[in-house]
Amino acid sequence: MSAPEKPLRKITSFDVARRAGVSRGTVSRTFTPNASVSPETREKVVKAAKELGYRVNFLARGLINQRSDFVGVVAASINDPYRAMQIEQIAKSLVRHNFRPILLPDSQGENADHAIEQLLHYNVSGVLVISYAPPTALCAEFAAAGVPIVLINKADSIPTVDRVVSNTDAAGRLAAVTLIEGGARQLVVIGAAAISFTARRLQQSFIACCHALETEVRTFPVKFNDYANGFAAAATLNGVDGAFCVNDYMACGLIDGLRQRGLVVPFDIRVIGHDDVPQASWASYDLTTLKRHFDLQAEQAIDLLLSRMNDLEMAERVELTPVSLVRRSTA
Amino acid sequence: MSAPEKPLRKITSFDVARRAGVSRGTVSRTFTPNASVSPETREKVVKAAKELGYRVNFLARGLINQRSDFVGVVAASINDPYRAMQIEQIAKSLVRHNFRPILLPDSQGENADHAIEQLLHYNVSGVLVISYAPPTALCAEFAAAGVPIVLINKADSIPTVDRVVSNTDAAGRLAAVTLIEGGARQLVVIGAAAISFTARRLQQSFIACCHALETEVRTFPVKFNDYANGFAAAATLNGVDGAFCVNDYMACGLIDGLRQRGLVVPFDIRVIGHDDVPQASWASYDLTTLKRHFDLQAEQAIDLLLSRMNDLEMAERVELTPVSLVRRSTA
DNA sequence: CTGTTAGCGCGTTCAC
DNA sequence: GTGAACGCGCTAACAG
Repeated sequence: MSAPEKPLRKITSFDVARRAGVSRGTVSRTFTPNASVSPETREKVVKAAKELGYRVNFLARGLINQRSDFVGVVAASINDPYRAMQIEQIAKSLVRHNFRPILLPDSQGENADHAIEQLLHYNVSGVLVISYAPPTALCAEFAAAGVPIVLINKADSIPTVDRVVSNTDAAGRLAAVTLIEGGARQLVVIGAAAISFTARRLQQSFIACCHALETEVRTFPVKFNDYANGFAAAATLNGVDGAFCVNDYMACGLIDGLRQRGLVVPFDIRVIGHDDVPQASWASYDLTTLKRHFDLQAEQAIDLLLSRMNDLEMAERVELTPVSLVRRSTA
Repeated sequence: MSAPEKPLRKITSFDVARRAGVSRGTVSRTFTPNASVSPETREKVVKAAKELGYRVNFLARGLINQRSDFVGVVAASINDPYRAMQIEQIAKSLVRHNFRPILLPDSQGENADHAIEQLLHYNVSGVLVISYAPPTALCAEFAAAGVPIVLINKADSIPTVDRVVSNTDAAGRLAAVTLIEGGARQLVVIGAAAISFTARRLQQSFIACCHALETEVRTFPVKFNDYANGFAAAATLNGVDGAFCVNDYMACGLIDGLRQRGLVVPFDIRVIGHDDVPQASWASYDLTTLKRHFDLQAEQAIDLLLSRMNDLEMAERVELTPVSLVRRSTA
């Protein structure tokens, strides 16, 4: 009634400038990293801003800079414990670096492509792909737009697309050595090599190491690397005394399946997993496993992102994330 | 060398307009929901846009509309299976509604407040808070900015802040009835009522129902609702034949702990959980539990968001998410 | 239904 | 170090 002006008008840098008795440019510089403002004026501006409740509009900033501080995070089946761990670490690292993770939870396939493409509408600073291998055409599109993509634990090499991969060579070797040292002589590796890059690589290095140590080994292919397939595998597994599961989730299933058959882990058969998810340390499993350092991997991914932002033409890089053995009671 | 003009200039609506032989306004209308363009011109514009590889800049759009299509999602300990399920469903629902979830993974406390406040810099459409109760001052700030907040499974009622909560009354009652029908006479409810709203409410309704059915019941307070505390609880639990754990994670720990003591579930003691996380269906546990419908809850949350966007002054609403009993072998 | 005009809020040249 | 101008890419309101 009394006020003709709108009560909820947005506070802009102009308002702050007026109140602080300076120009808009000065206000802008005060809130821009790499500024150059005299301490006194800066203080005046900050004070005025606080009194008015001013906040920089990052949308406008992104418009100017041709780059926002968003980073796309593409991930499917967050449900899986290790996937959840990955995402949490990645999100935390991004926020720590003052990026904002925009989460794209996608079922595989066409939808994912579409969702990823959407990111170009927001001038994102980059994309982290966890659970899906985008087609090269799409990668090229991002490269053309100057938006770096980092693939996490993915297979194929794509020009100007950096990757960070878990050290599967070391993991496979450690698994084999640990089982053999524990007394196993007839080994098996269980995993869906067909659908998972990590599984495939783990299997390869595990087998290679077994051969080098002159130990018998065979593969047990499954459809998915999950609890159910591990459980089912136990039913038809014979003549082995040491099993390497390419993830803990599946190892838990295997152990439960073996128990149902009356077999005792690790006496009848030793089991080793991969990931070190929380369940691995549960009393019911107490699973010996290869720990993946997701916190470290997240930092590596962001480092790659940052360095490529500085040099778009850089040759593609592959960063290796270390794994470490966690000795528990199953091997 | 040959081209003086920059090769990578961004395609703008102006370029599309020129190529299609129309004005910028027309191009804009073509890509704006609730447009009004003649089919023919629309086709021309779309064609030109496709040829040029044009994409609307959503940052600029957000600048105009005073509102972006981002929605903040605040969540701690994504690690927990049920938290992960929640987040996945929420993110999927948001994307389905054409929002972009920006994920704030935060440790409790001051940091969280700061992180949430950051959202105001992006003109977000709303905020979904899963794992943290923001102070009223902060809520007021968002209300003043016209940004709706929806709290998920949180306690305190705050003016103009909507909430969606799991139907804990039904869950507690179902738990009690199921245990008693199964033959239990000495009940216990295990949970960290002090730190979790859901746990507190479940405990209350469980006890109330026991009283109504004239069955003995007591509480077993723990520090956190996790596996370790469930496991530890088993060691000092005596004289009970039915236990309700406020989440499955803890129920798994309890079962493992009981087994270690040589007790047999469900004969010596019946156990019922809450959430229905994937582990609950594992053979090793086969846990009877109350299923939370996260998919539904996510939709409810977004509905609240949308309706409040239409009417900021609306009285606060509380939406109830149903739970359902999943009968397995532990009760 | 279409073209035109006027901002949205800010960063970054320039002169001074 | 500071202020004035211009432009980032787009949508909304109006005139035709």
